[in-house]
Amino acid sequence: MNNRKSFYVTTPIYYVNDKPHIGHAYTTILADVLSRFHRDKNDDTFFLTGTDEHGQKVQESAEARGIAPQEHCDNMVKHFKENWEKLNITNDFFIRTTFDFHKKTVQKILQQLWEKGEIYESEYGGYYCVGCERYYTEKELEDGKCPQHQKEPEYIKEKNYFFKMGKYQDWLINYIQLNPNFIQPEHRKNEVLGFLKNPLNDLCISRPKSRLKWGIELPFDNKYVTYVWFDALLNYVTGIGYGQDQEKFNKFWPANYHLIGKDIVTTHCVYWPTMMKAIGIPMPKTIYAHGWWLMDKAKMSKSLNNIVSPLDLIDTYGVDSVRYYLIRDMMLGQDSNFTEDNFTTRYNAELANDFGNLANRVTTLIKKNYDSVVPFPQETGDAENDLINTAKTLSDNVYKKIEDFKLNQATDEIISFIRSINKYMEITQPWKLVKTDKESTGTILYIATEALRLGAQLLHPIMPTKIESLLKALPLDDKKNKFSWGVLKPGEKIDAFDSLFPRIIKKKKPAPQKQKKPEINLITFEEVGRVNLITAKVLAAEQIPETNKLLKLSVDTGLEKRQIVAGIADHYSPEEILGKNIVIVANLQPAKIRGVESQGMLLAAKKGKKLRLITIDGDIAPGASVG
RNA sequence: GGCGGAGUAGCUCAGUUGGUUAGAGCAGCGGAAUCAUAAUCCGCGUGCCCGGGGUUCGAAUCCCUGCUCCGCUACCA
Repeated sequence: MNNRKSFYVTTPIYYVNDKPHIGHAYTTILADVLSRFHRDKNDDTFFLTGTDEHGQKVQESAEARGIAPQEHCDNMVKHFKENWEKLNITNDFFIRTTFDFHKKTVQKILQQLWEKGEIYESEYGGYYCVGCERYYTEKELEDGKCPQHQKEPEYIKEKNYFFKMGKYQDWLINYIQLNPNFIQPEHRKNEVLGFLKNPLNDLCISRPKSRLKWGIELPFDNKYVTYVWFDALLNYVTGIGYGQDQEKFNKFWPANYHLIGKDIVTTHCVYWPTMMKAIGIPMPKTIYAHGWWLMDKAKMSKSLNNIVSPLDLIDTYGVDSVRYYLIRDMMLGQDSNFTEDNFTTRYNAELANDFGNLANRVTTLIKKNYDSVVPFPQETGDAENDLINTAKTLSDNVYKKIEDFKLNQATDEIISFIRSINKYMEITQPWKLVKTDKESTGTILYIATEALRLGAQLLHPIMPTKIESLLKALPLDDKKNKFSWGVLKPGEKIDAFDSLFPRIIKKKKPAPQKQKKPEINLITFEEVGRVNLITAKVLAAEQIPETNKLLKLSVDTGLEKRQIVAGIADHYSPEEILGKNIVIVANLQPAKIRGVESQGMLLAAKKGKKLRLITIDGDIAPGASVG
C-alpha cells in the first residue's frame, strides 16, 4: 500500500439550467488550483464537480422547448463542460444527478433512512407557490400573494415525507463549536450558529409527482420524488463511490474541502451535516464559503443581468492570466472587485515585468554568452546563498499558506521571490561581469535560472499552460524532487522562448469622469403622452400602522378623491404634507401595498437620501394636466 | 426597518492569539543601470488605523456606543 495522503475537494454541483458565470467559474478554478497543488505534491487527489439536474425549472424549460427533460439536461450540461475545458479544469469526475448510479444510491439512502425512522410521513397543508417551488406560511404571504412572484399561491393539503432534521439541532451546534475548522471562514460559522439559535424544523424531502415528475422517485412511495437538495447534496459521496465502490469512497472521504459560495451556506452547513449524521457518514473536514466577485461593485449573479462570461475574459487575456488574477486578487471569504484596470495593472506589474521579463533576460544572457548551454555553477557567495536559502524554504512556505487557505498570500510569496531574483541580477550584474569573469557569471546565471525555475514550478497549479511551456524550455533533472534546489541541468541546451506575458498596452483612460452618465433611452413624444400627470391637492394624510415609510394620502384630483400610498414618511410628516398641491400619475394601475390600495403615484425628486415633493408654483385647481 | 459586510497611506488592500518606530503592491517624485517585454534596481510616507467611551501596563486588534458606505431583503406604483 502506498502512504500518499489523500485530498478530496468539491465544488457545488451547478444547476443545469444556469448559464455558467464568473461565480461558477471562480469556485471551479479555486478547486482546480487546490487540486493541482496537491497533485504536484504527489497527494492522491480527487476533484469533483458536476451538475444538479432535477427540479421543477428543468422540467418546465424542457416542456417549453418541447423536449424530454433528460435531453434538455444533456444539452445544457455541455455549456459547463465546454467552459471548464477552456478554463483548464482538471476535475477527476463530472457528476450529474441524472446518472443511474447516483439515483440508485440516493434511493438506497432514502430507503435506509425510512427504515431507520429518520423519515416520517405527515399531512401538510400550506400555500404553495409554483414559481418558488416552496410553501409559504400565512404570515409570509403578502395580501395573500407570494412575496416573490406576486401570484396567489395554491392552498394544498397533502401528505409529504419529512426528514427528522430538528432532532439534530443540539448535536450540530455542539459539533460546530467543537470543530472550529468545520465551517470557514469564521464569520460564516457564526452566521450558522446564529441561524441555529432558532428552532430547527424538520425538512420536507418529498414532492408529489402530480406537481413534479422530474426527480428521483422515493423508493417507499412511488407517487413522490425527492426534494432537489436532498438529491443534490448526496453527490459529494456518490461521486466518489459511496454505495458502489466502498474502497474508493474510504480512500477519499471525509472530504478536505467543500467549496461553496456564500449563498448556499445554510444548505451545506445545516441540511447536509444533519443528513450525514442520520445516514452515518463522517463529517467533511471543512466547508469553505468564499465571497463574490463584484463587477465595478455590482454583484455578479444569475439574478442580475450583468453577467460577464468568464470566456470573454479569457479570449482577451488568456486563461492563465485570468486564473492568476482571480487567485491573486481575492481575499478568500470576502468579496472582491473585478475591473479591467485592476487586472491589467497586476498583469503588467507581476506577470509581464517581474516574471516574464526575468525569464527573458536570463535566457537571453545564456543564449548570447553561453551559446544557449546552461553554465555549470561554481563557488557561491553571500548574495547567492541568500537567494538559495530563500529558495529552499519557498515551497514549504507556499504550501503552508495553501493549507491555511491563503492563496493570495501564497501567490504573493512566489512573486516576492521572483522579485528577489531580479534584485539578485541587479546586485551581481552578470551582463557586465561576463566581460571579465565568465566563470562567475556562469554561476550567477545558473542560480538565477534555477531560482526562476523553482518559482515557476510553484506557479504551475495556477497557470498550468504557460508554466509548462516555460519548464519545457529548460533542461531538467526528472529524478530530483521538483521543489528542491538544483533541478536545472547544467551543460545542456536551454530553449529560447517567446515572451511569456506580453505587456498589455493600457487603453488610455477616459478622462476621470466620476459622474457616470445615466444611460438615456430616448422615447417618443407619444410615449410621454401615455403617462397622465395631473395636479392634486392633499386632503388627508396618515401613517399606515406598522410601517415605517408609508403614508396613506387622500388627494383631490378635481374629479374625485383618491387614495395614494407613498413611501415618504421618512421625509414628510402627515401634517407637513397636508394641503400641498402635488403632481401625481393618474393612470397608473392600482396596486395594494401592505394591504392598502394605492390609486396612483406621486412625484418627488430624490438624490441620495434627500427627497422633496414636486409641488405647484402658484395656484392652480386640482386636476390640471401636467406636461 | 431587518440581516450581512466594510471603514487603515492618493488608489487597491494586508495586518494572524492585543506587545517594540502600523505594512505591501500600484501610482508619484529623485537617482542608478542598459542583459531584458519603454522592463529592472535603489531612495523618498508627521497615515487623528471613521468618531466617542471603556477594559488593559499596553488596542488598528477586545467590549459598548455613534456615524458613513455597500450588498441582500422588506413596506419605498
